[in-house]
Parts: sequence; C-alpha cells; structure tokens
Amino acid sequence: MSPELRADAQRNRAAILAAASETFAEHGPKATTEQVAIRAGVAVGTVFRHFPTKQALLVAIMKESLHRLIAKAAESTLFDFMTEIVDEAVRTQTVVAAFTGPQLDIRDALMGLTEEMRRLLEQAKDAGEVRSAVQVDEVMALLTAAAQAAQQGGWSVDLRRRTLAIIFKGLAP
Amino acid sequence: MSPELRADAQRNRAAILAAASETFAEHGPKATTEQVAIRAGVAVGTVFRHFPTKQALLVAIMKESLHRLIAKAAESTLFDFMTEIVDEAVRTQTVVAAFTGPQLDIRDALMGLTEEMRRLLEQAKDAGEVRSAVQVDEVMALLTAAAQAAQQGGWSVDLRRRTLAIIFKGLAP
DNA sequence: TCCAAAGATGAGTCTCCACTCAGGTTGCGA
DNA sequence: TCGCAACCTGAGTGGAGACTCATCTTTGGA
Repeated sequence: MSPELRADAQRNRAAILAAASETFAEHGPKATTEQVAIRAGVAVGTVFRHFPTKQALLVAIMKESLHRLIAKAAESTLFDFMTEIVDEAVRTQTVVAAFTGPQLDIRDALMGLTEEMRRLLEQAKDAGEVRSAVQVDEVMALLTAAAQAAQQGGWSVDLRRRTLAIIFKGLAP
Repeated sequence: MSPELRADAQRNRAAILAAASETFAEHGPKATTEQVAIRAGVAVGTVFRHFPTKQALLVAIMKESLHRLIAKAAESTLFDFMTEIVDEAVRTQTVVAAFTGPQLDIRDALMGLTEEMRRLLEQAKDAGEVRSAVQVDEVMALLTAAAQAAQQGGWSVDLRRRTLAIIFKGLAP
C-alpha cells in the first residue's frame, strides 16, 4: 500500500515512534517535538517529514497505548482489568490523554476498548459479581475518572486500591 | 490593612474579578489575560497592575470558587454535597482546576473543603449511610475524580447521577 | 561506479501570549 | 481650582514552540 520507505527512513520512523512513546508517556502531550527529536537522535524536520503535525504523532502513540490495553483485556476479568488500566494511567500519561482525545482515530480505539469492557462486564454479571442493571457507559465513566484523577493527582498505590475497592463494591449486587 | 485604593481602581479591580470569574469558568485556565481585560472593559496593563501574574488572578478566582463551595457544605449532607460539587464542576471549569492546583493558597482552601467533607462523612456514618471504615481521602479522591471526568468528558446529568449512585452504593454499609 | 530521487538537517519564520513601560488621564487633598 | 501621585493605556518586548524550506547527504537501481 505505501510506496516502500528507504532503509534509513524506516530506521528513523521507528526511532521517532519509540522516542515519542517514551517522551509523551513521561511528560504528557505537552512534551515538545524537539524533545522527541533529540531522544530519537534526529532533527525536528525529520519528525515532521514522518508526521505532518505533532498532533498526528501524538494520536499514533495514543492509539498504540489503547491497543496495547485492549490486547490485555482478553485474558483478564473486569475488576482486574480496571485496576490494570488505572495503574497504567499513572505510569504513562498517554493513556489519560487518549481518554480525553477528540481525535477521530482515537474515538475508534476507545470504542474498541468499550467493546472489551462490555464483554468483561457481561462476564462479571454472569459470575454474579456485578449487578445486572449496571451499564457500560457507567463503568467507562468510572474507569476514566479514576484513571485521570489517579494520574493527575499522583495517587499512591494504596489510595488507588482503596478507591477502586469502593467503586467495585458499588458495582456489586 | 491595604492603603485605600482610589475609587476608579476599586471599580476596575471588581470588574476584573467578575470578568475573570466568568471567563475562566467558561474557557478554563487557558483563557488569555486579554480576554479577561476585554470582558472587564479595561486594558491588559490594568489587569497586571492589580494582579502581578495571570496565575495570581487565577488563584484568586479558584479560591473564591472553593470558598463558595465550602459555604454550601454547612447546610447539606454528604451525598447531596458531592452531587452539587460535581454539577458545579461541569458548570465552571475553575473548580476542577482548583482540585489540581499546586498553588499554596489553593492547598489551604482545599484543606478547608476536606475538613467539611470529614464532618459530613462522620455525620453520614452516624446516620448509618456510610461504612465506618471509609476514610476522607478516599471520599475526596472519588469526588475529584468524578468532578474532573464529568467536566472534561462532558457527562450528561443522567450519566452523572448514575455514576454517583454507584459510588454512593460503594460507600454504603 | 554513478547519480537522481528520497531523505535529513537545523536555522529561520510565524503565531500566540504573558508581561512591561513611556506617556497620557484622573481622583482627590489642600 | 491646582497639582501631583495614583492609575490607566496599549503598542511593544521576549520567549516558547509548532512548523518550513533551501541546502546538503544517503540510498539503491542501472
């Protein structure tokens, strides 16, 4: 589909993605393009050759974050998965940014995450761990709220566990 | 304490505070100083004469927001108060900004809010509406999380009610 | 090996915004 | 009423950060 990239271009693109992933995870979306370029061992112009805008690069990273999460959902349970996502949000700022991102591509990935949540939710209901009246949007709302606040408020592991415990009790029958 | 302001200066200061309150409530902390100045019918220089930095002005507004909330706590119950705060957060962006603000002055006001929450929490425990094991920091964490997410996610009234209902159930005995 | 096209470079442009200050205006005490 | 200190004004300064592009370098097919 894409007209083959030259070898050096491929190398640089990979380096930029890796660097952006780390940089945005660490400093959030407000990290500069130059920070990414330096970390990738490349000039700013090169970053813009591969990604037309900083936003486009960010979106690529956020999608990657979400897809990594979605992949983990397969072999998990609702409560474990929610815990994992909140923990991941504290680790990498990109996750929370993705939850708030208005970009179309991200909306799609978020929809994918929602689908997985729906599946885990049904599973939890069948196991009698969650009230049958609970809806997915409520679970997603609670999840994004906890993830966002945990990250921005610098919640300790302990506080995260206790807060989630209250939420889980709220979901239980 | 302060050396009397001239009449016009007093008028302008009041206009600036009112304008800033509306502007920041509407557009959040990223609103520009010039937007505030225009709304106050004043030149930018005047804004900076009354408040040394934009941050200082923002802090003044955020403190005001918090104190207004604290005042309402007196004649409310825990669950009603939490609902009210989340609703207010959706209305005025300043509230959420205050929850995340690292400024010292705000930390003080937040402490005041925490004290009120502690009081309402004890009251709710006595009424048998909340488990005695629940701690204030957990309640504050859940509150800020819901407020922040509701505001940034544009939660509908309905979703806010349903989400809070789950949290309340999680707090109940 | 050679060279044209693809790619890389990084100083420079552009835009936005907080903040300043020289010069004009106004309130108010004497 | 006068005079001046307190105020106000808004064009200008400085810095940050996204993005560009003329110029140089590298790749890979002939």
